[in-house]
Amino acid sequence: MSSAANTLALLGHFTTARPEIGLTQLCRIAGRDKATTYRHLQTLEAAGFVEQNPITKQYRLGPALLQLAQIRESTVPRKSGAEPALAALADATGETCHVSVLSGTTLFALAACEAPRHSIRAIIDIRTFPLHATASGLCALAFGPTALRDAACTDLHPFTAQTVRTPAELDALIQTARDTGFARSDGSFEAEIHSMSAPIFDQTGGFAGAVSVASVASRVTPSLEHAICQHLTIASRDITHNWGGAIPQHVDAAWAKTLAPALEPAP
Amino acid sequence: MSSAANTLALLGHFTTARPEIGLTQLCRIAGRDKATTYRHLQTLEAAGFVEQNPITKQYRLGPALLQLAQIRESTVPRKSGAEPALAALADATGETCHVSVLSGTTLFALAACEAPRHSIRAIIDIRTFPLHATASGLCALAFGPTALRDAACTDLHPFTAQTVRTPAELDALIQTARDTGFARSDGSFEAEIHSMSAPIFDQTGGFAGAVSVASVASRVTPSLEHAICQHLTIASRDITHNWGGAIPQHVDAAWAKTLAPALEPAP
DNA sequence: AACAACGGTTCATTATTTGAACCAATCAGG
DNA sequence: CCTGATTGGTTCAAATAATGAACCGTTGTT
Repeated sequence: MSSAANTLALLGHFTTARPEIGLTQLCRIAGRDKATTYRHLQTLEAAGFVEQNPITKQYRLGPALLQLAQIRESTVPRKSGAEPALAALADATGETCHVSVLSGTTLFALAACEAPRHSIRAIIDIRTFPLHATASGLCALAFGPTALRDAACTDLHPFTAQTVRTPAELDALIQTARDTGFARSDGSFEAEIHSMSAPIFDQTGGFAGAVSVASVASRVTPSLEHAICQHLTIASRDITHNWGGAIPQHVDAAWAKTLAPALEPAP
Repeated sequence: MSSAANTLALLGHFTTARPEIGLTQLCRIAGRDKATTYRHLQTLEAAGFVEQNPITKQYRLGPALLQLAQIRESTVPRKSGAEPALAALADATGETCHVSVLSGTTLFALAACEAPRHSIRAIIDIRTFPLHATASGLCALAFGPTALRDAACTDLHPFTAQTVRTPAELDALIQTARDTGFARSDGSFEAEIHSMSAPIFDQTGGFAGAVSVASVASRVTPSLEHAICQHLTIASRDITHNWGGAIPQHVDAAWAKTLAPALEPAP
């Protein structure tokens, strides 16, 4: 792994849950040498990517990130184009929702929205979504570039007992997502978390990201799942529109097929 | 310069004015080898710090920055604590305003706000403020850690004919800023841009950043400058309060002394 | 068809990164 | 007041990873 990549990887250890990290602590988390980590932090600090809390000497993310994020957002205003739809989705479903974007072979969290309706709800505090273990990831595999499948298979990390173990199992999930227009994960990334996801497309006509609803598994019923899927299509259409894309016909057809039968429940 | 630092430095070439850059173009801008730049971009892309426009193959800032910026802002909510005051300042003065934060020995742009009152106005599209040539920078030198002065003197880059050339000249400007409570630059960074700046303090009691007003030089009169200074104190007090700090007595006294005489204009 | 400009790749040379061991400062407990 | 444990920070020989001139293949222009 290149030195620069290791340096950048340090930034990934800062989260809202753990926003300030000391040198020794970061070494343990990152599993790297202290001298190396120190130099990397110096480099990041010089660039404004981290700074030291002057009191505790702990490191935290720096102000340069705000600058760059602003430029990114003015270049590709995806976040602002997703937030209203996400809020509406959270409101309609009463569950925690989030949007992710695909960049290369990695799916990045872009925005999240928690509905305060339930006192127990899912929280989303991760930066990237594993392709094989999350609904968003399966969405990317089902509707994104086919090269993603091989990338995903290089590391089928078993997060829980439910996580798929073999490429063949993964292919089955991908096929189901393609057929229904939605991806689903039930405890495959985090136990007790059920998640449904729909793809988002951008101006190139390709898969751009996914919008997802994460629920506490015990609360999910078939009718709730059906309602979530309906709201997911609304959110996906909205965000896709804002990103300058269009829903491909085959996805539209899959959604119609998946959602239609419920209109005529069996006697 | 370390490899990682060079890699990070590439990010600095993306601005709102030039948000997408091709490989060859970036090599020219950065003055570096093509193979090296390419590898650096690969590293950045793998980390989500840049991505390629799938159509033009040009590179642009990536989605990971949004993530990290969000964590930074939730850790140290300075931007959101500065924006309302900045908007009020822009509205009151009718000029372009901005806030910068000190991290290490570098002053980073945090937020900017343009007042649409004038069709010709200053724009702020830089990421870091040179300490010796901008009002914000002089503010940092006058009210920040004394170590900054030596850091500033290592590169007294002559941006314009008005830029200070010697440490002695710089010391004089710093002293004036300390005495008046405001820093001023008149064409020392960009010709025809006049700028006034006031310091902001945080919970450690130290200098944390600066709030500034940039105007087209030809429009500035003594009375406008006086009004700007008054509004600057309001903004500085407001932001300092939001950041958990307090205005040191000597700064308060300097402001009072600078602004008082105008209440009793000479006959 | 010739040409230029671009993104991307190769490989021997070279300089940078690396990490075990080492300081100095701080803090808690006896 | 000492002692030991923990922290942030530093050194230097050994080893690894970065470098860039020259090289493809593609695209779009003349």
